[in-house]
Amino acid sequence: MEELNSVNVIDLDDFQPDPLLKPGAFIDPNPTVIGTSFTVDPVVMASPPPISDKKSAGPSSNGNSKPVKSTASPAAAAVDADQLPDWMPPGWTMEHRVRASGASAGSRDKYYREPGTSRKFRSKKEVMHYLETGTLLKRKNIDDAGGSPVNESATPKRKKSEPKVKVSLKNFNFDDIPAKVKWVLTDIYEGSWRPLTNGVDRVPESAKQEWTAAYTYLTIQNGGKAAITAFV
Amino acid sequence: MEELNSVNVIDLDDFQPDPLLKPGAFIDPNPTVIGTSFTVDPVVMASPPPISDKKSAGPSSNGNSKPVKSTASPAAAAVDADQLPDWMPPGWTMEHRVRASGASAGSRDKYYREPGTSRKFRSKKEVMHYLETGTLLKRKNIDDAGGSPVNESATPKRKKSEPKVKVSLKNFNFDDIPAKVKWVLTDIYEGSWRPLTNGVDRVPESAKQEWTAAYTYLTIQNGGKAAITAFV
DNA sequence: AGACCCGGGCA
DNA sequence: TGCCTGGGTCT
Repeated sequence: MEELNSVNVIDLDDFQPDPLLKPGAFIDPNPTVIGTSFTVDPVVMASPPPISDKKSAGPSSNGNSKPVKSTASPAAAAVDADQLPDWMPPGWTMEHRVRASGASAGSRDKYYREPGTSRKFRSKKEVMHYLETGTLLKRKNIDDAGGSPVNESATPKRKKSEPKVKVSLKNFNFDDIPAKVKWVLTDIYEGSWRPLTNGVDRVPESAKQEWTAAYTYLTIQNGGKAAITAFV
Repeated sequence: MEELNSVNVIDLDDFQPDPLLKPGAFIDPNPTVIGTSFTVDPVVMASPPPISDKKSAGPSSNGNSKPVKSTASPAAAAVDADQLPDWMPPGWTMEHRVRASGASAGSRDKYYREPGTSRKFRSKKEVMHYLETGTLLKRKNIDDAGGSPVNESATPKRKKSEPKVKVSLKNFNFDDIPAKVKWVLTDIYEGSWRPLTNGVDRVPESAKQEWTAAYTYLTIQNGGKAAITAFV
């Protein structure tokens, strides 16, 4: 018999907590802004309810009300939160950038930014890979072994189409986390989400990162933000 | 002396101001500059000073003053014409760009733009090479090695289009141009210079590009703007 | 044609 | 290191 528990299926070899997070890059020493919290039960995710187009995230005006970044930037423009693609994790931001020169001037590029770290990605694929593995998808192949003069035409230009979603959250132990995790929007500007357990108001950084990875992973598995709605 | 009114004679409808400039590009409506016309005698270029690969005219421009424009930082700021480096040809524009993301956010980059085509260059070296040869300095030779005549219909690869307008001075007939050419600043946005012959108020686009190339080339030969001053 | 994605180049 | 545009490919 097979355990159809999808949770157990997920197992990842080497989940790196966050090789990219430099020491000192603490989250946000600003305990003031908190809003839009909700509770997430990791177990429940087996059957999420249907998706509903409803926006929460209504920041209660707590004095520090920053309406919108009205910086009418000619070249770059942040996309409104309600227009983000569904696959984007909450808190992430997307911005359009208009090319200012060259033959392709006028065309727009999308850039995705991770909250908190300001890490920038150039494609959905990069974001996905980062969320799933925690590693950046970089570094070109520089294996220049023997000087074989004949270069085969098998140039790995681009794979035909391989929309496989590789998951490597194997390291995450889904049985060893609190039953309920509260995700709190900590950063009003970036919209960073932090997990909080019921009783513990502070979560170790290492665990937090893993939970975050798992959370975003689950979010993706369920088709983006829909997962969040399901857990509310 | 002719009046600035002669500028109006130019058939701007036929003249594509800038096919590359798409809507959305920042434009600085400054209705001041039209004019600034001067006469150039092409014969003068018979004896241009020797070219200097290295920085030719740099003796007096060591002032590396950086007047930091404390604007709202719209990510790109055009540099005033009187602050351009000496080696830049007239009509070209330089702009500062502020990096908006990453660890190096805040640092500035210089970009040089050719009038008319809006081609952008990222270094003085690129500009020089383009002005001298008419070709872009980019692009390695990635010619496909094997000339295997495979069936193209099977794999409908997209043909590489070549929308670029490459003007080479090698084809420029220096004997077949009018004795005098008047260069008029037509585009207040980009600062484009257009050539006008004595009697003809309109110049074919093809010829215009060649002349422009020759003009800028000569300008470079003379070490930048100094040439202009000589011709005025 | 436009979106997506990535290599490469320059600072 | 990060930004930027060229250009291929897919939609």
